[in-house]
Amino acid sequence: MEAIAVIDFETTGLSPSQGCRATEIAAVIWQDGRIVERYQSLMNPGVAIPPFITQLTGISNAMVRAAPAAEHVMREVAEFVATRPLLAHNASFDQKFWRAELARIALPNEQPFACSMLLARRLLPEAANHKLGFLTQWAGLPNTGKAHRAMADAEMAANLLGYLHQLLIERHGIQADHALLARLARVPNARLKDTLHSLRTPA
DNA sequence: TGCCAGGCCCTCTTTAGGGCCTT
Repeated sequence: MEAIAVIDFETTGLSPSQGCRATEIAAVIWQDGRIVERYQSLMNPGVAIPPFITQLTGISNAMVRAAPAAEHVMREVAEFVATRPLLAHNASFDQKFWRAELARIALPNEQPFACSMLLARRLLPEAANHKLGFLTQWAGLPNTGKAHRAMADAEMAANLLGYLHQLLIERHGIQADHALLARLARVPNARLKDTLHSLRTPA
């Protein structure tokens, strides 16, 4: 399977359309079932971080004031990710910020995304919820550090990707690449069983 | 003026509403 870049943003809020900016990003390269490379950096967003966000993430205005500018960090992480396809937990959120932050510096931002949350909802319907931290504990995956910091969350999402990838192999006989993971995440639940059966890799 | 995300999914649905997830 080709390498996948798993990313996680910490931000000043929920949406770039509301003026929110990224404050931290982590990207890990997942290949052959394990993390093989890591990138992480705080960034100076140029806007204030609301107190609620500092309480949630531990990232303060003082911390990002001392960090490189968002533009610099986004250039670095784009170079790190290169042409690899991306995955995030609730990718609609990270994709918005990925596109908005790269658009600000006129870099290509249309990389394909897959979403571990949508995949988990389909493949792990028995889980009580599909929050990243809960699924990590529920599946017995490693504790990667403080939740709501970019590297810990990116590593959790990569570990969950590995768990789901292995589950597809063992339970459904499917060797999935990024494109197939992205496709499966969008199959209506009513058609999921038939789709999984049709994708079974011949023995 | 008042308000302010948005994509996905389920259902008491489709001429809609509300919960889940991310910060």
